[in-house]
Amino acid sequence: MKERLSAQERRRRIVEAAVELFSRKGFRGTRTREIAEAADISEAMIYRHFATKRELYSAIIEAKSATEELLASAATVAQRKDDAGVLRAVGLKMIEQTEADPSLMRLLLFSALEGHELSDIFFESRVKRLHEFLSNYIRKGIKEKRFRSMDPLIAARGFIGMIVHYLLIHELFGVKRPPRSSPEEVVEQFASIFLKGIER
Amino acid sequence: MKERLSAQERRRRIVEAAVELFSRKGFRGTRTREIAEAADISEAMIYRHFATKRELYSAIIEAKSATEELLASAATVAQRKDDAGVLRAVGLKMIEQTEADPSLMRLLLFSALEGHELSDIFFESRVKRLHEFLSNYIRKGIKEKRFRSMDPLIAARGFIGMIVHYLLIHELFGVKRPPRSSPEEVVEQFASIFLKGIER
DNA sequence: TGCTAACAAGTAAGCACTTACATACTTACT
DNA sequence: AGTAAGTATGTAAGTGCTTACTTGTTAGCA
Repeated sequence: MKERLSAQERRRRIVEAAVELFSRKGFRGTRTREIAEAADISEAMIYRHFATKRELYSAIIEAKSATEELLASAATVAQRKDDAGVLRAVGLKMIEQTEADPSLMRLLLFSALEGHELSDIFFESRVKRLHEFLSNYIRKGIKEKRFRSMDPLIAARGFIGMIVHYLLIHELFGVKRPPRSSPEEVVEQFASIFLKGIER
Repeated sequence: MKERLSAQERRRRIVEAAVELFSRKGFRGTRTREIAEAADISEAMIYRHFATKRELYSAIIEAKSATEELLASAATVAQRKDDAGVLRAVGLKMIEQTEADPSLMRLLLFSALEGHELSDIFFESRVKRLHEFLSNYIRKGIKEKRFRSMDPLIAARGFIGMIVHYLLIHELFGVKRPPRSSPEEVVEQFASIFLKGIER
């Protein structure tokens, strides 16, 4: 018999293995057998901890929806009133996090495409709140006459879109980036274009 | 017995039914049975025209990779040397096409996520060539001193990213757009920010 | 009359989930 | 402190349904 773990720790390991597989192959593309093998247990153990494969998937989405790292760090930088700094920080953080662990982006896309019931919650916690944060920042800038008059939400989505698209191209479609275009330089260019574009 | 069609016409109908299903549910999520039902034939008929489900999928990707409408219309507008006009035209065309038929975008994403072998070809024909077109346009503008010095490919991807992200949000994640933000107005705002951002 | 489009009815493999049972750890009683 | 009972963790081996693909046969058209 295999090593005996606490229910909590075993559950954690199942989730860990499942995240990797679901993010790589999607819900439908992942076999419960594979999850069991990756977690080095029998399939029955999965079903002791989760009633169905779908419930395991939902637990993962809920867990991934709960973290707040990006927004927290963005809020810190925002206090400095350095527009270029805010854009650079948000952009870089998004890229750093996604490159360090692409599973979140893939899970988000898979869950939306596969029409999972919690896809909306996932989107709201990960994307919508980021839009709102940047939108509020831009709205303030408009009021304070640093930026010209425009729809702040659309503008915010525009900037986030530049970054997201960069991530899609490189992380999903596997485009290699030439040596001269590091994330820092790309974000710098996006921030520069965008900021010059919204300033008075 | 069912109506008798030419092999060509029957094949076309199978592909038509399969496109709808693959784009909605992905390769793994689509059953050959469903395709047969949607095309109103027996499963065996699919296998008379395509050796495997995968071959049918590949045929669809190849077909969808072959059309050139967007690039052709973009090239026409580009001759006018109206920068804002070019950006608006490219952006609007992307949105119009995707809203009229979201299957292409979904197929592109699904094929990349599911790791289909032809995903690269698909990406190059639909996305990379658009990047290159806009990149060349911007490069010329830089040479002609209308735009400031920058990496034209990164800039091009930035603008495309704004539009792609708009489409992702609305077509994939189902965000409703408020009545005042029509595609025209959104594209106008993106083009305005971007153009002001890259001009000298 | 021969060729090809068409189908009904398989078939073998795959899959999510279950069952019956074994083994380790915890607890409580003497 | 020793140990038996009870409980939680674990597995091996299914079970029945689904699914990609096949086979044997029929029927429309040149």
